[in-house]
Amino acid sequence: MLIRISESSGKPIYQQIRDEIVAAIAAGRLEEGAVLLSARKLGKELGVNYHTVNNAYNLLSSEGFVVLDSKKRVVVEPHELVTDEFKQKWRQSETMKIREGLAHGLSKGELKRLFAKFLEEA
Amino acid sequence: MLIRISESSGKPIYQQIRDEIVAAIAAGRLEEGAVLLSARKLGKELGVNYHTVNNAYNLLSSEGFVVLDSKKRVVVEPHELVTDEFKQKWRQSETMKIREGLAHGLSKGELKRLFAKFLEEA
Amino acid sequence: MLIRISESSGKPIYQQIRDEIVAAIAAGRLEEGAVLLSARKLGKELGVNYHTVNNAYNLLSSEGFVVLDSKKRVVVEPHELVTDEFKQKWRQSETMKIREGLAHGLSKGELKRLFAKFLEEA
Amino acid sequence: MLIRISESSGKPIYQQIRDEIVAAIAAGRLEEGAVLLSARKLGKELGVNYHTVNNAYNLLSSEGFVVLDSKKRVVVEPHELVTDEFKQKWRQSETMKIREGLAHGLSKGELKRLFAKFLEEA
DNA sequence: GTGGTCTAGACCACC
DNA sequence: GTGGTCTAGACCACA
Repeated sequence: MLIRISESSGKPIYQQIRDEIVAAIAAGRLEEGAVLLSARKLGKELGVNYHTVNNAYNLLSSEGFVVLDSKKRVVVEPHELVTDEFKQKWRQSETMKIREGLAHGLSKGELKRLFAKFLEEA
Repeated sequence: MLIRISESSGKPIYQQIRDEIVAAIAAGRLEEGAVLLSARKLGKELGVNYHTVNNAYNLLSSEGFVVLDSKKRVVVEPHELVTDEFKQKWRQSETMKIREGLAHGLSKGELKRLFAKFLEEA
Repeated sequence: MLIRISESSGKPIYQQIRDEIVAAIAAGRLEEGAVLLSARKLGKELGVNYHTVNNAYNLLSSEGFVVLDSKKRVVVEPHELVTDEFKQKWRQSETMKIREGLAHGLSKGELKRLFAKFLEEA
Repeated sequence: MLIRISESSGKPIYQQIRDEIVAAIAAGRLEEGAVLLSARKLGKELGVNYHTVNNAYNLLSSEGFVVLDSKKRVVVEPHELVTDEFKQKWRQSETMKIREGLAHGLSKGELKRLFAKFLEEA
């Protein structure tokens, strides 16, 4: 599953797990319909409490990245659906990041260039 | 200063203050060398504890948006300096946001288009 | 028998089976005295463990929708009998649902109208 | 606050708390803008762990009955907003309840009458 | 074996 | 003092 937890990153563990799984979906390492490890198993693998993994799974579910099926398995969602809620949140955080760049003296052109670079690397 | 605090936004108050000031700098409403209200005054204006305002000011200072001068005044930093630390943070959060978009099925083209749109509006 | 199981509905499977059978009785597709498939057969048809089907059958029996006859067959109950227990449960859940509607700002008239609409469609 | 917890009801405690608060809002005992006790205080009052109360509060928040403001207080939501999601859930559970009544031999007229009665009492 | 729920104790960020 | 997060141990419903 290729998830790594960093003790010192400051990010809550459940966030890190969530982020890694989102990254895996984005990169195509987890395809639609893929079934994640059970919370208990992943917890054992990562050395964290299974409640923590569950937290991450529930978050992913509420964000629409996965669904929890009747057997409580966690399945990667067919992701053609982009909710308005997501777009709005995305907009807010992008806007804030752009403002930070501008406030630091970066020009709009530079910001665009940086974004394009990140996009290629993602 | 035109700072508005929202009780229900979920964001911590000190974050909101910090964000509004960054936005003001980005938009040019606060120019280099401008002096911010003292924490006590701004706190009174906004109806929040002055420790909270101080928190925001310290955050802004640590991010390089302002400097605390010898008289404890808070001065907007000449902002041609973009720290590597800032770039790195920016990169991290952008990368994560991009991954979220991809994981939701947005194409790179769409992401670029959305970013350009937000850039114009900021 | 026309029972469909949804993996992702969140409802336990035995509940889904129970609900579908209740719906069939309500719609007249299962008449008094009709004999249901054995738990094993229905389980095989639906691709679920027969214990799960048994669970549903026992629930239906305890609710008075079916009886388990001497040959262990499951027979649809002559349904003129409405137990007080059922009425009480019905009352409780209806009351809660009504309260939720009121708490969300729906008027009693609207609630009545909605109920009538659902009644026609059921 | 008039919340009573029953050990033997079978309902999870956090559900009971949630239900009681919804009932209080529906009955007008909790008006828009009212502030609930902190999770810790209510927990102490009811003799349950504060996490359990928090569960109830988060549930109420996700259902749109209350908002958690920036100071983490729990405030009763202005409830003119009825989400489609709520209506859909309401529809599903009503439909099922109606079917149960029909399967027990109750006529549509009787169901309507019962509903009206419950509505008056709520 | 799995997740849901509850309890409980700990540390931390925020106010 | 407050909730957020994490850990942990327990019981139960479900499959």
